[in-house]
Amino acid sequence: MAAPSDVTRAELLERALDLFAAYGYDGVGVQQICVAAGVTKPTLYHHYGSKRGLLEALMRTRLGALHDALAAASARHADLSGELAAIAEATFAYAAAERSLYRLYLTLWFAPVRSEAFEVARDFHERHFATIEQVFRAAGERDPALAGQARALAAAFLGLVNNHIGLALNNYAALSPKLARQTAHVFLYGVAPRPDPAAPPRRRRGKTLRNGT
Amino acid sequence: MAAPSDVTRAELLERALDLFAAYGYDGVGVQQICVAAGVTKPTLYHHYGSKRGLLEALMRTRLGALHDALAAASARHADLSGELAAIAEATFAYAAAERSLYRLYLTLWFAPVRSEAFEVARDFHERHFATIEQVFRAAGERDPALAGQARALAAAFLGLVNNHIGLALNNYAALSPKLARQTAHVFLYGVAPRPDPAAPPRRRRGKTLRNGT
DNA sequence: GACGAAATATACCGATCGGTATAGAAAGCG
DNA sequence: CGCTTTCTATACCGATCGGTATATTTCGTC
Repeated sequence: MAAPSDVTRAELLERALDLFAAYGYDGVGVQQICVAAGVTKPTLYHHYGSKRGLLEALMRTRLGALHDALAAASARHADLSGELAAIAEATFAYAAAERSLYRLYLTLWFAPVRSEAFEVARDFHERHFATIEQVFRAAGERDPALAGQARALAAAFLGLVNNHIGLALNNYAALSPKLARQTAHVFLYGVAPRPDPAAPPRRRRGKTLRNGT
Repeated sequence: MAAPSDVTRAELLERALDLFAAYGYDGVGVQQICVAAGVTKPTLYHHYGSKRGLLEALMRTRLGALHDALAAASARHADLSGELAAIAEATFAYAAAERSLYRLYLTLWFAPVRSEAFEVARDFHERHFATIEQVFRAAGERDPALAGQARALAAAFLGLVNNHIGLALNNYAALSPKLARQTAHVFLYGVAPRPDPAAPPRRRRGKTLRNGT
């Protein structure tokens, strides 16, 4: 059951998350968080020890779901296309469900290397990246053409996915399973208009689309 | 000629840039910048008015070269592939020449929306984005299959380019004209090993990402 | 050399920073 | 009840925050 202190703890996390996501870790003071949560500073320090500890607890308790979803999505498909689509979809779903947290997570991805917040997030980012990299390492074993580039491929794919999420968080787009599939497709086959190899053949034989050769 | 005060101004900008890039705008105090530059606070405030003014001056005086290079790169090509390659190459060259500034610029791209530093950088980002978007709008007029997606395409391409730069700034890769061409190619045709429709037919031997020409 | 403007320093402002010593209130338990 | 443990508040710490009033130096120009 939820003891009152549990409510306090959760409230502190929630308010800290919203403030961090909006103003940045360095842009928010502990006092500000306490006021938003309706408690005083010793309470915060009793539960989380420090401002840094608060951020750590935030990520530890809520990013597990993302990593689990990614691990599940990357374990079920034999073909790279479906695997990437599933990963993109799982990431999109998580980001849509945890908008503030993912916004914070994204800002920290590119945060200054020596900043405290970046240091805290580094482990989570590395675990995230390693999961995706593993997908491409496995793909490299199946397809020699992709071998040896797992890091670069993972970075590019993750960049593409996070880019879409960044746009969606600013309401330039909506995250949907369809967009996830498109994202994976664009990554594999590009944005140039070409016949989709996964679609039913459209009687296009030997003719290229739009180059005047 | 360089008056002593010009040296002071330049030194302040340079030291502020290094500190901002490493620790983040909010993570650096004006006092810290002054010590690094060997001056005292009234000097900084005499020349730049405020901490924010310092950041604005930094971007105003040094991002013009990037925007000029992008405008030049996007005005010379008729085909999208060459245009994108030129843009990527110009961006890579700028980032390589201005590592600290581009690092700062990148962190601010994804910075929390309500942070002061993000507000300062917003105009520059929007101008940058508009330049790229214009390229895809023009491409959409030439190729109906690309019409109406200029925003999304620009965002994806910019994400891909910046992703490579981010990796390079952390020494995971080196920025080269060849990588720029690869980046444009990946964006258009994806990473999947498939024959390149724009290239003369040839026997593929597993080299996928390397196609630069 | 006189003089006014530009540039720099000394010393200080109130506010806020992250963090804490101490003690009272609440809750579980015999 | 009494005792212990957990939780929370009052009040405070030194340090640093961004910024400034004032005085002094430097410098180009006449």
